[in-house]
Amino acid sequence: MIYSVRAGLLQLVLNRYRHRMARSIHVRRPATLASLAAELGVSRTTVSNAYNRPDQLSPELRRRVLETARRLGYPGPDPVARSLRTRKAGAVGLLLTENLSYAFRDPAALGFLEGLALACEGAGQGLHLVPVNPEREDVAAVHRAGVDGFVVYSVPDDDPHLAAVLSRPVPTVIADQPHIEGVDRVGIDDRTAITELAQKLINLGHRRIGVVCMRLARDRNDGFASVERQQNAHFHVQRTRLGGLAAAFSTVGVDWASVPVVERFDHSSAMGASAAAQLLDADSQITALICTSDILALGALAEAKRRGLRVPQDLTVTGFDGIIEAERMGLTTVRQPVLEKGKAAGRLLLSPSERTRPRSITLETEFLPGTTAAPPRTTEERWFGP
Amino acid sequence: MIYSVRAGLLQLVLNRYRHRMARSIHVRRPATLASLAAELGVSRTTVSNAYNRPDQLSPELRRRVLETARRLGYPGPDPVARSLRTRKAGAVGLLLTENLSYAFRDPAALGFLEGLALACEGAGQGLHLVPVNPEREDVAAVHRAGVDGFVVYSVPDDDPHLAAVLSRPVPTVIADQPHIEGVDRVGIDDRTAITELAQKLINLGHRRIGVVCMRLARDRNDGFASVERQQNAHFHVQRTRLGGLAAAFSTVGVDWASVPVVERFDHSSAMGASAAAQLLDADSQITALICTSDILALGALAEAKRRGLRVPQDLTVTGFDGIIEAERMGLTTVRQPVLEKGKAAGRLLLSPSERTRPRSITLETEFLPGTTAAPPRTTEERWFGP
DNA sequence: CTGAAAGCGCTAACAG
DNA sequence: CTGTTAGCGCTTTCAG
Repeated sequence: MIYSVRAGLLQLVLNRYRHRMARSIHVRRPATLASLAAELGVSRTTVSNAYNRPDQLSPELRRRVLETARRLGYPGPDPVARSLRTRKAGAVGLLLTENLSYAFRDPAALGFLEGLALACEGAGQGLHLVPVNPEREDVAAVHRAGVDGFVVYSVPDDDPHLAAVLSRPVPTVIADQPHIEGVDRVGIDDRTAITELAQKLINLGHRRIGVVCMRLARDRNDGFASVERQQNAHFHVQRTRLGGLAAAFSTVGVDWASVPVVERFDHSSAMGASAAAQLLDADSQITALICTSDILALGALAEAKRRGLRVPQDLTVTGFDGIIEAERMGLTTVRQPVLEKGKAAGRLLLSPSERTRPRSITLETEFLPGTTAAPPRTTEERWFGP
Repeated sequence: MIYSVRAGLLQLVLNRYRHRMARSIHVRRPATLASLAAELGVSRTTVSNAYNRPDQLSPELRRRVLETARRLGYPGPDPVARSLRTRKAGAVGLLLTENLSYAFRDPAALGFLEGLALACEGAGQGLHLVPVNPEREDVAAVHRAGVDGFVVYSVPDDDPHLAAVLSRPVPTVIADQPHIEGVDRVGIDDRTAITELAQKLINLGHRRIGVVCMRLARDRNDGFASVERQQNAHFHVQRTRLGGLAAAFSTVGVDWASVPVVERFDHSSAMGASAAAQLLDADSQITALICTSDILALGALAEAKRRGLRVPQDLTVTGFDGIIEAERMGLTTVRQPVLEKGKAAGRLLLSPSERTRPRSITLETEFLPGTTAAPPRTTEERWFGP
C-alpha cells in the first residue's frame, strides 16, 4: 500500500531525527551551519548558498551539502538568526482589543481576520497573533513579537498596547479605530453610514428611540451612558456612531439628552438582549431600538420576541455590520465589507510602502433595508390594535 | 475633555517618534542598545538590565536610561536579536492543512483555534499562523517561522509541510491527524465514536446506507471512492471513520464493497448537498446517509429537503463533530470537544515537557441522538405511506 | 563558483 | 549595583 510506504518513510525520517537530537542534546552541540561547513571542509557561505541560492554552487556540491546536513541532523538555517541578519521576520503582528479568542466569536472580527490571513498568505507572510492578556497589561508581548509590521484592529484610543506598537520601528496599519494622524488606516465612514440609517428611521417617523451600544471605554459600565460619557468615549467608532445619531435626530427636534443610550461591556447577543430590556423597562413608549452592532441587535430581537413585541409592527430594531446571521434574520442594518477590510489592511502593510504615507482606505458601506424597520405604531394603535 | 488630552498625548509621542525615525533613516543608524549605552557612558549590560531586570540597577539610573532611550528614539531591545540570544521566540507556530482562511470558515477548526489561542494567551505566547499556499508547496514558510514549537492541525499523512515541521528541532504536537509514533498528540477516539454511531443506525434497522466523506487524499476526487481508496486514504481520521463503519456494518452482513461512499474535496455544506444528491441518484433505496462531518451533513439535510424527503421519516442523516449549527438543527451526530482539544494542544506544547514524551491525550466524545435518525421505512411504507 | 571578514543586536555568566 | 567578556547562528559584500 502506498500509504504504508509513505508513512513508513516519514516515520523513518522522524526516528533518525530524534536519534540525532537525543545525541546532540547530549553533546550539547546541535549541528549548525558552521559545524556543517567544517565537516564538509567548505566555507559557511557555501553551505548558506546551498540553502538560499542553489544557483550559486554546483549541483553536485549542493547535493553533498544537503546530504551531509541530513546525516548530521542539521535542520537548515535557524530562522531567528536569519531574521536578525536579514532584518526580516517574515510575519506581521496582529493586535486585537480583546482576548485572542474574542476574535473567533465575533463574525465581523472573524471576517477581518480571514481577509488579513488571505493577504498574508498571498505574500507568504506569517500572521503572528499577539497575546493580549486582558487582566494584566502585558505590553511586553508587543515588544517580544518578532514581526515586520503590525495590524491593529479596533482598539480604544488609549490602548497601551497600541502605544507599544507605535513605539516600535515598524510600519503599522490601524483598522477601524482609533484614527491617528500619521498612521496608515483602513476603515469605513461611520458617520455617513449611521446618518443614512438614522435618516431612514426618521423618515419612517421614529422620534422616541433607544440606543444600545458597545463599550465606550476600557472601564466596565453596563448601564446608561450619559451624553458626556458618549462624547468622551475612547472608542472612535462608537463615538462617531452615537454622534451621528445625535446629530441626525437633533435636526428633527429630538433632544439627544433625553434619548436613553445603554452601554454593554461585553459584546454578545445576550448583552444586547439585556440592554434592550433595560431600555424597554425604562421607557415602554420607545418605538425603535438602534443598536451599534448586529450582534447586539440580534439580542434585542430576541428580547422583543420574549416580550411578545412584534418586529417591526410593534418595535423597530436596527443593527450595524451586516453579518450573515443578521442578513438571514432580515435585520435592517448597514453592511460593511469586513473581508475586504482585512485584505486591504494586509495589502497596505505589505505593499512596497512608498514615501507617500500615511495612506487611508475608506471602504464603502451599504444600507440593508431588511424587514425589522417600519413606521411606529401610534399610541392608539398600541392600545386598540392597527 | 479627557479624551482629547489623552489622544493628544498619544499623538505627541507618535510625532516625536516619527521625527526620530525620519532622522535615523537618514543617518542610517537607528539607536541600538550599544549606542544608547555609549551615549550614557554605561555598559550594555546596564541598559539591558534597565529593560529586563529593573531590580538590578538603581531606580535613578534606570530612569535616566529610559529617558535617554526615549530621547534617542530607541524602541527597546530588538525582539529578534533577543530571541537569537535567549533561544526563545515567545511564539508557537500553527500549521493547518488548508489556506489559513479555511480555518475561519469551519466551526470545528475555529473552535480548535480558539482553544489554542486561549492556551497561548494564558502563557503569554504569540500564535504564529504559518502561511500555507495550497498552490505551490511553499515549505519554506515552515523554515522561516521563528517559533518555539509547532501545533499541527489535521493534515494528511504525507503532508510535506508536516515533514518540514518535524525536521525542525522544536517540540511538536499534532492534533487529530496523522498519528505519528514519537510525536505528542491530542485527538479523539474516532474508531469508538463512529462505531457507536454506526451501532445506533444498525439497531434502528438500517442496512442500505450511503456515506459522504471528506477528501481522502491530496488529489481531488469528487465522486465515488473505491474500497481501496478508502483504505489507502492519507487522512487518518477519514480512514478510521470509514473503517469503523465498514467493520460495524459487516457484522450485520452488509457487504461494504456494495456501500456507496462519495468523497468531496472541498469541505462545505454545498458539497455535502451535491454528494448526497449523487448518492440518492445512484440508489434511491438508501435509508440512511452517514456523513463524516456536520458541515457535510447539513448539506445532505438541505438536499433531502430539496427532494421532498422528510428527515428522519424518509431518510436518516447523521453527522460528526457537534458544531452548534448542527445542534440547532437537531442533527444526529457525535460531539467532540474542539475547544478543549485546542487548549490541550497548547498545554501539551507549552507545559514543561518532561522527558516522558511522547504523550497522547484522547478526549471524550458524546453521541448526540438529535432528531434526524429513525428506523427506515419499509418498502411498502415508501409506496403506500406509513 | 568559493572563501574571508564583518558584523546583525542582544544577553548571560562572572567578576568586581 | 555595574562592567567585561563571549558569543547566539547566520548572511553578505567583496575578492579570488
